[in-house]
Amino acid sequence: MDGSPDDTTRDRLRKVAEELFARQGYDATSVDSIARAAGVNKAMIYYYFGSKQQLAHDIFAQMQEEMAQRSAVPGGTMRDKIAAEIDFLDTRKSLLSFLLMESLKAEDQANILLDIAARLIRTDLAARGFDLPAETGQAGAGIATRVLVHEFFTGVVPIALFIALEAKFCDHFGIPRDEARAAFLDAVERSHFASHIAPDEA
Amino acid sequence: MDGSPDDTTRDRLRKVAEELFARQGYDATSVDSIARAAGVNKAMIYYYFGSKQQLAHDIFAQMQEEMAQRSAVPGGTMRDKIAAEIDFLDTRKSLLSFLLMESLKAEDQANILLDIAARLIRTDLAARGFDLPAETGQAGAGIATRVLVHEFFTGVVPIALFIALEAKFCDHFGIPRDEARAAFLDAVERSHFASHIAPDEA
DNA sequence: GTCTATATTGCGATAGAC
DNA sequence: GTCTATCGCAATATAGAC
Repeated sequence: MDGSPDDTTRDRLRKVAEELFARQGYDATSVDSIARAAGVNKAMIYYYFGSKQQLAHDIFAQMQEEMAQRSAVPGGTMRDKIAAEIDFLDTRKSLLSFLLMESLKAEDQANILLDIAARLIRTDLAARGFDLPAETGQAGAGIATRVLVHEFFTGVVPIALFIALEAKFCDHFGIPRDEARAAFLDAVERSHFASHIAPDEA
Repeated sequence: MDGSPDDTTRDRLRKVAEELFARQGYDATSVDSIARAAGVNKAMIYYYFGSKQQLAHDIFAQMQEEMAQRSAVPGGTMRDKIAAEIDFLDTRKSLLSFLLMESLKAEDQANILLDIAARLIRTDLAARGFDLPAETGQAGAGIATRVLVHEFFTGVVPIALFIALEAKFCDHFGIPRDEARAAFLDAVERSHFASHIAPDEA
């Protein structure tokens, strides 16, 4: 019910599941391995969550709730805001990787990634004087579509993938973490933020 | 040996495997289902590829080869170029989705996505008078790192994810395809291209 | 080259003792 | 609330006939 990261078996299971799902993907992670990593028997997963699917749903639901409760951080420069956002998302890295992987499957119906992103964007835009219409369907065409596409693909997507791929990226190209992060902030500042669509634009 | 899309059993297996992997992910796709979709017995997969893993490797190797042979399209505006790139990648959508999913797994060692992206970026930069140093390690710090990070996270990543998520994005928000695509081209033009780091910049 | 049949293992899930 | 034991099934992979 509450979101406290207790050391109860239930919370430990959720936590290690999140990590293993992020590392290996949902399907490659066995219920047994999750239980073992949590130091309990796999029967506990069925006791607490009912099924492997439900465990995953539970993890996503927790993320959605967590995101919904995060309000836009007021004050500071654009760069400070985005740096703070990255720092926060970094603590939720496993969750994010898992979400991205699952959202890329063409099969799934409900797309939680788009759901969460839409909420984030709407909150952010509201702070900037915008009002993105409609809940899910009908972006209202014209301006709304352009803003939504812009915010999602040049804002949310680069940030999400930076979090998810930073380690691999730095390893692969032999770049120190802090340097990559500074370069990324520069890049987002120069590209995405510099091109924010103003409310008065057609 | 050659890349001709013949209707041999081998090619048909590769093709349907690519699609199923993209739709369900690697682990959720059974060897049996691939064979069935190709209209043959699953023993054929072992006959031609040796294992499921090898089949996946084969698919990735084909992609790498294909990408390596693509040269930068000369002429036209930035927008035309990127539109052409999107059109091409759209025909390789399954491959791309599969690649993204697998590259997000924190487990994997060799990251083919970064490999392919580095090659793409290097080709593109060369055409613009840049010279990105080193093959894999050591980006040379400073300017090279900044350019690499910029090109990858605000160029390659948005384009790749637009291809992979376009359908879901449009469905989810009730946006027509052509409208989303036009908006995306606008967004990339305004953000990424408008912020290209010039060779003379520190 | 293609199939059938089968070996073998590992998985998700449940029953029931404690 | 936690465990052991087990069921049933689906998965990868192989052997061998045609």
